[in-house]
Amino acid sequence: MPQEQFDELLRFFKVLGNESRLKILGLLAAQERSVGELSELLDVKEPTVSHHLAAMKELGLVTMRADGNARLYQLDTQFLIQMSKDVFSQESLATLVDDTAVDAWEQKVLRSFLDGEQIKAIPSQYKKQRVLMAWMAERFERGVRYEEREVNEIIKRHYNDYAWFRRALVDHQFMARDKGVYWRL
Amino acid sequence: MPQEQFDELLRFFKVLGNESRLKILGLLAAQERSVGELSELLDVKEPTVSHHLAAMKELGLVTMRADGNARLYQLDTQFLIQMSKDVFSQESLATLVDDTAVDAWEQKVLRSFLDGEQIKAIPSQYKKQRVLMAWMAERFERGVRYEEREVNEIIKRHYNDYAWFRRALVDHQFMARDKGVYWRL
DNA sequence: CTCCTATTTCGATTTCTATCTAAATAGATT
DNA sequence: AATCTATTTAGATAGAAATCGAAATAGGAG
Repeated sequence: MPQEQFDELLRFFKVLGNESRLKILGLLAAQERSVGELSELLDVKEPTVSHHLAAMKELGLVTMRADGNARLYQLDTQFLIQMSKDVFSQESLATLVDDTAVDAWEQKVLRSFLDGEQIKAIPSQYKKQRVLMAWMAERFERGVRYEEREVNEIIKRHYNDYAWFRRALVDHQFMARDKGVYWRL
Repeated sequence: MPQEQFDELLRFFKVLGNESRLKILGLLAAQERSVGELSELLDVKEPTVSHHLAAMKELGLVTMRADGNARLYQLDTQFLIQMSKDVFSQESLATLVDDTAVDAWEQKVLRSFLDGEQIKAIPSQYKKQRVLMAWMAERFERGVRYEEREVNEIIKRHYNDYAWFRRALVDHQFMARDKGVYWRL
């Protein structure tokens, strides 16, 4: 999800995450209202209401039209409905946070424990170990069946203690073994 | 909408109206995560993440399970989906704010300008005038056709300047007129 | 039982946010 | 033009929320 979209969503929740503004939303859902009316209904001073309405307008949640001195605010129902659909769709949820955040961290881990293709050391933290294991798993092609001898050889190119690493890969389900034959999961 | 429900909705928006928590939502949408993982991914200290997760859990947005020392948090997708459906349905929108707030204000206006059934004075504010007009309109039965003479008579029971009030009722569409016959809208 | 690791609780600090009063603006009325 | 009315802008203040470091807690490993 692009930063821009994330920000709009965040602003949307921020705007509605306030008692006065949520009440305003409800009142405007019924009919358009002037600042003064809302002020009386909510028992909040005009400047405050005006302030809230500006935020809602900025977001696109309400529209405004002048009527004499009064400004009548109206809820943009379409906007709200569209928002709710967008927001809660499975896809948008899945991409709420850009993967780059995750990638960045994993890259950092790889950088600090890899010297080119060589593993310098095994991290003590489990979650960092997993990053290394995932990296090592990528050295194996999916759908290919490897003899234990081959597995050891491939691992040995990157890390000395191939036996430990081979077991780790199986234990943590990056690879599977059956009757001495291995394959990537 | 009952107060309780309004509060839950408000809390929902408050919880999601925070950058860190919205990011957490996104990360958990992809997979369950421990506090430490989230802390690193968000670049925010553990106590803060723990604090946010507590709020989300309190709301029912996430569930938690222990795994060794770690606590793995998982998004309750069902909760989120249900929330979005409930929240943005037309009905709930329409009843977001209890009508009692509106009624209370109108009652207040009526109390201050009515002495029993007698109108003491006409408010200068338009929105208050409308309350009086609505009240007066209720003195007429729907579906009944009134002669102008009858209209004047009924108004005069409550307010002296019947001509002004009669015109106001028509102008502001509480009543309609055709060829000297009136009826309530 | 002791140490280590992951998390939570506590308390303090800093940053936001809602709200108000007072003053400025602008449209309508006389 | 002068005045009135509704709203907005500006500036100040109080209250809430986010965040952190330090300390407490609790599970797992040696």
